[in-house]
Amino acid sequence: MKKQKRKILKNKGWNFGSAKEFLDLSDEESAYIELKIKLSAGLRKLRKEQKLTQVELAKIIKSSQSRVAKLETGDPSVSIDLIIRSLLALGITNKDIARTISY
Amino acid sequence: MKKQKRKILKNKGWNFGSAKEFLDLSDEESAYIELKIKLSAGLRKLRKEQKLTQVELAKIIKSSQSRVAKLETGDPSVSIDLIIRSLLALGITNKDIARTISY
DNA sequence: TTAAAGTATGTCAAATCTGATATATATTCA
DNA sequence: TGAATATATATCAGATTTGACATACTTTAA
Repeated sequence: MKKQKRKILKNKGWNFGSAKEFLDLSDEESAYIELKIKLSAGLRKLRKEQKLTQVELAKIIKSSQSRVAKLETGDPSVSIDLIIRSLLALGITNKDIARTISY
Repeated sequence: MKKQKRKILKNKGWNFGSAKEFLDLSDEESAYIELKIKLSAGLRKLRKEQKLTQVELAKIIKSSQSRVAKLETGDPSVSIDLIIRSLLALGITNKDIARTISY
């Protein structure tokens, strides 16, 4: 159920407002999704700042281009753990991660 | 290998300083472990503030006492995802999570 | 003390996440 | 245009994480 909701969310494009306005997510669910989206967006931003392609980032984190794409789009199949590991692999600090979460 | 290191770390008790001083962890590994420990400690703190036992928290997050214990000790078998979900289940905000990470 | 309540640790089957592959779609630029 | 490069999506076997259980250890309070 949750998984399906997230999928729908993603398919809608996310252009207008928060998850919660949109579907009947609990506070907890929407906070989790928004956190994930912030980290995902942070990863993409960082990768581009470092002028890397998804293929290059994949090599750095010992994964595949397709997984990087999923990391950056906040796909339901990726964990916050892996997003955070990827951010750290690009040299970000824990404080930077905190900033990413706070906006 | 990484797993084993974390296990050793945990067994040593963590009483003096950071992970990195201790064993030959990469910056990335030590940042990840320290992040996890901060979140774990935050969870324990929050649970105690709310005067809950591990059994009660387990019920709230639909898990078991033993897993809560592992969450709070930063056991290698728990993901940051689950720690974060638990924090959110106790009503913390994303900004609070950021603060937890930053100290 | 000791019993009760609380917490920690080990194990395991089931659930979830992962890298890899294939392939589709989008972007860039000559 | 169109072909090269970049990114997205689907699928799946193998790896990791999960809740649950059993049991051990620790703390509390009488």
